[in-house]
Amino acid sequence: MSLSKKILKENNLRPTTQRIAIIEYIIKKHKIHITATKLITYLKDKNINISLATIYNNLNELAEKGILRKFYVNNDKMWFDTNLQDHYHFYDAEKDELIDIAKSEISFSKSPKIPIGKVKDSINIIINLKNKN
Amino acid sequence: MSLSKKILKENNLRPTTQRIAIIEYIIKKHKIHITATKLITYLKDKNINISLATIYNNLNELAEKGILRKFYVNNDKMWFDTNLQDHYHFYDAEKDELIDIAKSEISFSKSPKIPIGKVKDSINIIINLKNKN
DNA sequence: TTTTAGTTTAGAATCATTCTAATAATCTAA
DNA sequence: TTAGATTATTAGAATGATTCTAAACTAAAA
Repeated sequence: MSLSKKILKENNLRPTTQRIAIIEYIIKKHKIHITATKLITYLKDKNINISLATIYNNLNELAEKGILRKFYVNNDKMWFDTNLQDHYHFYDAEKDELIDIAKSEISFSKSPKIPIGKVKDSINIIINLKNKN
Repeated sequence: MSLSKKILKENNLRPTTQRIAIIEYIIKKHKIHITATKLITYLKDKNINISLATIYNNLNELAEKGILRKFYVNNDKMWFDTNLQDHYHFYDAEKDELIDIAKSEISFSKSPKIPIGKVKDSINIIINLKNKN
């Protein structure tokens, strides 16, 4: 059984053509930062028939299963990350690309007090980049 | 001349009824975190006639003039902040509300290396909150 | 005033995402 | 195997935030 099928089986997801193609993309291309649009463009180029709805269904499902992590950068779209460890991002607006910042690259010497009755859910750090000159 | 008119004049913006209403809202209500939808709802309640397009035009314009700061929280919408100082935010998803974190509340003891050819444009830190239980 | 330049507006357009409900594929139990 | 049950996929419609368009309006300047 292929690795893709194995991953799907382990997660109780039926190994459909579309799902296998998505998993292969994630594994083989070592794509760290995925967008629904980037993914469908790639698959269509490879002549794999898939609808946008299926892309979203599956990326969301993989995120729920903990295989991908879903997050947002500024406003424009939903990103999925294969890097599951706690980490942060640079965003290169010019290229519409993300670059990982390992958790160990940022340390806090002072953290803000959490409002009463609440707890921290997640921390989002995005360092927006622009061209030097 | 009213303060609102003065602010508009200083920024080369004609003092229209709609602009004055927006500025008054910002000043009088001490509203720190503004959303187009929150703003239009408030104004309509006060029987001030204004279209969504005008709200967006003006909030964007005020952001360009440096009177407001525009930013995004997760995906869902554009926020405008009257706090112009460098700072960060808590986001309370349950209430759809932001809470300021002064810059001095967070200190870094280690910062990541910026990719070659790029410079930092802005840093976005959002601490998502959930209810304690 | 009359002209010019800047504003507002309704509604259409856009874009990412989700929903719907019909069709298709996979799985399970006998 | 195969029928029936369950889960997936799909096209296209719906949604929601934002921007665009082009016409009507208002303020400022001459």
